[in-house]
Amino acid sequence: MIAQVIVDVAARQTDRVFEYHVPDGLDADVGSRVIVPFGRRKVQGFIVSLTEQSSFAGQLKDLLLVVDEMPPLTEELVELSADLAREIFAYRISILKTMLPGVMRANYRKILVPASEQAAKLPLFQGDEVDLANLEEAHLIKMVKQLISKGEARIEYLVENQARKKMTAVYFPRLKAEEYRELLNEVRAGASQQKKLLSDLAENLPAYPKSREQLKELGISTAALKNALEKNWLSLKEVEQYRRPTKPVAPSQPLKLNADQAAVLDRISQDLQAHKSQTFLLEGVTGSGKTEVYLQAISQALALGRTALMLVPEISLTPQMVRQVQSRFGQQVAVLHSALSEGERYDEWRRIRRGEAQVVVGARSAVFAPLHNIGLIIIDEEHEGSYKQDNNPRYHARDVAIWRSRYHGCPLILGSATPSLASRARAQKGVYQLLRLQKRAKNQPLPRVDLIDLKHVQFAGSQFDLSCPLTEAIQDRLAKKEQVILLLNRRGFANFMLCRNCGFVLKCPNCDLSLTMHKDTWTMQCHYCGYQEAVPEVCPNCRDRQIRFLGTGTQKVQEELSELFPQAKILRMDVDTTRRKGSYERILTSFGRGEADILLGTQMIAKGLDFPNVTLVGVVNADTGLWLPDYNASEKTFELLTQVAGRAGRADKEGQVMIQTYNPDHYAIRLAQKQDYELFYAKEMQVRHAGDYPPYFYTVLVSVSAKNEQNAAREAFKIKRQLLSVLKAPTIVLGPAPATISRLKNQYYYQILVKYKREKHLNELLHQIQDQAQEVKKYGLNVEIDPEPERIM
DNA sequence: AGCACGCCGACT
DNA sequence: GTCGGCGTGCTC
Repeated sequence: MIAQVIVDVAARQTDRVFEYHVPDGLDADVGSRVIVPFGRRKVQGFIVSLTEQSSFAGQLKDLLLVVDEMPPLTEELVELSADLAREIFAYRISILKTMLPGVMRANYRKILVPASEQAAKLPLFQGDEVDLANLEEAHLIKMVKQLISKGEARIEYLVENQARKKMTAVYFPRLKAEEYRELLNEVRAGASQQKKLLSDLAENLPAYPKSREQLKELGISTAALKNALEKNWLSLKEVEQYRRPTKPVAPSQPLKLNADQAAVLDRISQDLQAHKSQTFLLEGVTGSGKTEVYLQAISQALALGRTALMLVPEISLTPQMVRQVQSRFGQQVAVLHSALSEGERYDEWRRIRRGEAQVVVGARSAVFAPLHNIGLIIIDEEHEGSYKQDNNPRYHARDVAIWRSRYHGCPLILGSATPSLASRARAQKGVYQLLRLQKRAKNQPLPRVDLIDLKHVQFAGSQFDLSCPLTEAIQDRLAKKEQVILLLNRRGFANFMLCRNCGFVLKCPNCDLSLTMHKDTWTMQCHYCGYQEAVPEVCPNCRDRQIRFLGTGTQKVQEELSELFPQAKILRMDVDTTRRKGSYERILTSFGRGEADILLGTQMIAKGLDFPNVTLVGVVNADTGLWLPDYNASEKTFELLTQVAGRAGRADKEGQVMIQTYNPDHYAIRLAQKQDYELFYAKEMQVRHAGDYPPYFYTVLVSVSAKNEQNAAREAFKIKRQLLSVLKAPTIVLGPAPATISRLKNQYYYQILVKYKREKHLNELLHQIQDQAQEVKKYGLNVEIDPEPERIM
């Protein structure tokens, strides 16, 4: 038997199978994680197929070890990895590694071992093993080299498995319930602990085996247990114990659906029953009851003996959310997200792999959960940018979900109040099936949304951050002991030019996108086409001198708030205050308990939070994201404002939303005020059409980086020429232009954007460029290819 | 990637 | 003469 193995060496030349002979007695299968000899060393690898006939001319080496008792990868995942690698220009091994929990990544070590008894007596070998990676002293390095060349020592290559199982001691019963009952009569009267133990055994025998902790909770001491072991009432065994990230929760019953919800569920149910792979776009305003539809659809999948996968953005994977799913499906649920420890993640993952969990809730990478027989996939808040991984391998969870939906013949639900334009457009074309939930489930009215035009308003504090109307409204809520959420839109921290007098924003004449100020060169630059001009001193529109380069921070606003409301308690939530594990949750619970009056934060407070006492939501600066040099700036702004507006007045109290903006007439802001997604969609599609942007065009971003700016630029131009030699209209090749952060960690970035409708040879051409990238890497040039980038900055 | 081989200049 | 710098090529 011959195994075809993808080895753990991420490089162009090794991005293919290597064949190994499977020695007798080794239980190797497709998907197995194995250790193989590779050149002089040993590496980890994954078997992607088994054959009888080798295509390799040389002598095959033997597999050394099969690491896990059960292959970690299913055949489906092995197949998926091949397709995905091709699509997103990633090495297959990188994809296989991202499919698995982090602890399955191998740890490589090189140690020196003596080759003779003589050598073993050297002082060098007397302490711990000699790890060659930690060898620093020059004389020791020299000595080691001599030993090796004289044949007195050799290097041993180790591949270590980091996966650890947690073992725990549990007590098994050795007798029958009646026998324990009889024993209960025999023990002497004073032996209270023994009595407790025996009566528990007699009455709750099916609940056994029990752990030491469980028995201690019953008031049975270690001494009493020792005694029970000696008397052969119990036996002790070490068994594996799962590290569970969540506590059991009280079960919940399905809610009664309204007519809209029932119709949607019914439509999904049809394809679920029919084993049909169909993508649904479920468009439903905040509070329309999407979650209940998800839960009941999952129930149906389970009833058919199938499994379900539900993805949510990391940020909304709050304990409340997880609890909701768990209260419906209990122990069948496995949870996968970044707040888990490595051990917890490994154990949750193994529960899935072993078929012990049938429902998976998780963030982006959970899309690779090793479920069998998937009956339903759900992506909630499908418009969220976090579903696309922004470093290698740059996969989009939605694309992976579509692939898996085809593989399993199951429905995929994309749910959102503000679907991404790409998804909404596909629904328009009939690629996805559009389903709508237009009413709020409990028939609450949408909150009132007011726009505050910052061009014609008095500011309350010393800074130009908080207007009088907003501060008055805050004052009012503070007096009523109600709570306030303030959102500071940090997206778009890049400095753009804004006129305080007329609201004018300096834009690129070719691209209709805002220019970004570069302090180093004192120029305004376009990051799409490379256009640049000098930083203006007066507003090019109205000649006013009151021009500003925007960018504000939560700290600054917090200071201003405490200045205006010295008596108010303010909680700040941003990357700085949530860096530590669990702090996100801590801040939210504290606010939920009413320990603060105002919650001030960035994007992260806009999602999925539900605080009944919040009656005012203020947006400090709606515009910052609007003039970002990205074609989807309006879409992201609309999304954010609509989501945040949904945070006000979710219970019985009426809510109000105040949005401060310099651009009250901009369609993204106006339509967010009206909460009119459909109109926004129509308008934005026109804009995208006029600008040849997605979803009318597909995009690929090729970025080149180097320590030396000229080298990066030169290579970028070379790649552009190469692209132009093959690609023809209507394909558009823009750039190279310096990236928004043109220098990052001393690397200069240049990027080329390819916009295309249909290009048969593009994939092949990009693979060629990727191959060349490996060659030019030695000159310090890095080339990266990002299909359908989320951000082009 | 990482390891060896091989070629060249620099030194005890 | 040998040590160590980096370019080149290979890994089943």
